[in-house]
Amino acid sequence: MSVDRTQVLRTAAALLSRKATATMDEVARAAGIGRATLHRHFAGRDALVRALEQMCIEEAEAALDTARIEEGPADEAVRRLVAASEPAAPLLAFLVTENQLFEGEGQNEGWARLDARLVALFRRGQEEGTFRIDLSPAWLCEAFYGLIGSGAWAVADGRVAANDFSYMIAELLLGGARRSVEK
Amino acid sequence: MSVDRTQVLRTAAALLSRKATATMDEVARAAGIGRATLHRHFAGRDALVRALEQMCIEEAEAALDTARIEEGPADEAVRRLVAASEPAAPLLAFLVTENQLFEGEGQNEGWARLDARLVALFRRGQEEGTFRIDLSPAWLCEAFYGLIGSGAWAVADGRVAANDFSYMIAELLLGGARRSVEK
DNA sequence: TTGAAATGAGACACAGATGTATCACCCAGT
DNA sequence: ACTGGGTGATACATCTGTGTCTCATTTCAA
Repeated sequence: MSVDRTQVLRTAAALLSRKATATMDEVARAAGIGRATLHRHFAGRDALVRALEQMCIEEAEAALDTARIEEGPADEAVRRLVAASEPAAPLLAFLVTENQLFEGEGQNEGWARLDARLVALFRRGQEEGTFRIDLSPAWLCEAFYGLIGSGAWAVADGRVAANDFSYMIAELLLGGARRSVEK
Repeated sequence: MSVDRTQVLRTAAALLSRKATATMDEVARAAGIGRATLHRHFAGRDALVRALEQMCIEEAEAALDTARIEEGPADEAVRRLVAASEPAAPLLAFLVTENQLFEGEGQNEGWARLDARLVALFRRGQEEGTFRIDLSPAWLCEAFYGLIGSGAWAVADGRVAANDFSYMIAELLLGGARRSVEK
């Protein structure tokens, strides 16, 4: 039976997001295949991480597309985006912390594209008057990644119910913890 | 000249928060000492991480104390806490992602104390009517850690000015991105 | 100046992960 | 039944990081 590459990557992401130092053998076992087979599909650990990176970028861009972040009020767009990003959350949680490994050398230009689209979304919200202007788009972008990661981690650890993932992240990112008369 | 243990730990935290897989040799070089000397002070990588953990817990508890989180309105307490946590931020950023390595085995009970105090703060805010009740204290606690980590990482990478660290985190955590009539 | 303590550099063996090759097996298509 | 591609298991060499040791040098105090 031929190996399902996507399934292997997905399993690897789930494992590595919890244990970043997992061995190639552990990854293989988790995916239900042999280490040799894993090696036939991904030349090495580096290639595996690169493949995960590529998959993550594709899923994140797909989330940006399906959320149609250019349409409607910015806060609604963010809400849609968080919901659409949920499937890619474990992947993001892993790569956001792992990316620093590739210091210096060529970062995948996909991250720059993602950042640009996210920053543009927050900037649009500011220009529309929906978002406050004293928090820079770059920081809101970072906070978005961070909260997605925290949410994925909290859900994986059972500290937050999976059903609440989208709501908790979007509400905190948009409205914050303070009680507001707008609510 | 005798090695400044605290300084070594601080340098190690800064390096490891950016590159979690850094070698003992890299840690030593970053601290400006030899690998052998590093080994004389910390029996091994594990002991180093444990020491970082201990130092982080102590600094975080000190931050909780100096911020006097039991006093005054909860939102003001959070603001003080974020400001007081800034020195420990790189440390926290590293350990929050590293902690998952210690799955199963004895977690340092200090984390439970920290979590309990943080959760109590958010719960108090909810009971006072300062914080919204639809976001669980556990999630707010997670988000606090996540945003501290994101902030530390963004500052280390130059994407956010160090001066803005405290303000950006506290404002986002408390007020969110959405423009509010309360501001 | 002298001497003890600490450090840096290097050597060494060891453990673990990695990358590669080989072989037997299973299963699908012929 | 046959055959070939893909797989799992295993073995092996290699590499990297680790932990320990030694020794020359430096530093600080007496």
